[in-house]
Amino acid sequence: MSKQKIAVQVAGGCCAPISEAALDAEGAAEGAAVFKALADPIRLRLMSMIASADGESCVCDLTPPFDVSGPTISHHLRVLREAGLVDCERRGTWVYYWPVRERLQWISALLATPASASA
Amino acid sequence: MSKQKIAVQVAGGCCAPISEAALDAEGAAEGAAVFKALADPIRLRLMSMIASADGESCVCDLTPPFDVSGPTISHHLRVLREAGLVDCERRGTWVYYWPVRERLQWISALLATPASASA
DNA sequence: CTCCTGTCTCGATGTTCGTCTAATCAGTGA
DNA sequence: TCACTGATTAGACGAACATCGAGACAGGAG
Repeated sequence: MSKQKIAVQVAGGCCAPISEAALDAEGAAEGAAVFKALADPIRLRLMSMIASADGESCVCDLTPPFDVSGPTISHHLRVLREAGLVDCERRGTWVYYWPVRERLQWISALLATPASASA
Repeated sequence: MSKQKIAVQVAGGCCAPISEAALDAEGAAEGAAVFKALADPIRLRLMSMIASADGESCVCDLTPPFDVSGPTISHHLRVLREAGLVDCERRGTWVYYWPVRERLQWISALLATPASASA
């Protein structure tokens, strides 16, 4: 699959860090969608495995560490893909995933805050 | 309320950025809990309103911009509070919220990635 | 061509989440 | 003390989500 176009267009963000200006409804919806994709322990671990790997990750390596079925991992990878956080490609028998670092950078920057201020 | 101790102990994080090392199950659970708190458009907007305000924010100012009832806003603020992202205090008639910037910095750092690498 | 392995899609089920209304708690002022 | 305003809690309902098993699809090997 992977070559089907699922969402994933906007890699970079759309808004200033939340500490600088309040998000409008539209920006909040896009940001919340990305956070929702990371709001599951399994998906967050998958994301970290893919992001920390040097290059690409094979689904066959991503599945074993978890106590859930293959289809469930496949489902979670799909959610990450639809959020634009990872992308994938089939090569021969196996499917490989890699991180979309611009997207990660964007949400990271969205949460960045000026060290401290008030409280 | 606010003075009831709800979760909110760990302000700083526990793990290295996901791009440097894969999260273990425990770290993923804590991270996912924080992302879950931000995974709703209303909560993300609330968080950004509180974080971008200079100092504190009154609930009476946070409620009007949304099309949901007061109790619903109160519920969302509670979720943010339990995730350690904000804290609050009652002063007289009103309740004020402020951001926990260390917590924001932690998740921001968790997602930080070395500019680019593979793909 | 046929079988086998790896991965994804589909449909069903139990749980979690967001929202509401009604009721309760905290603080102010007469 | 009593009434009033601001905010939270409690309980209920519908929608969305995580998970599974079964089946479908893609690619490689005999």
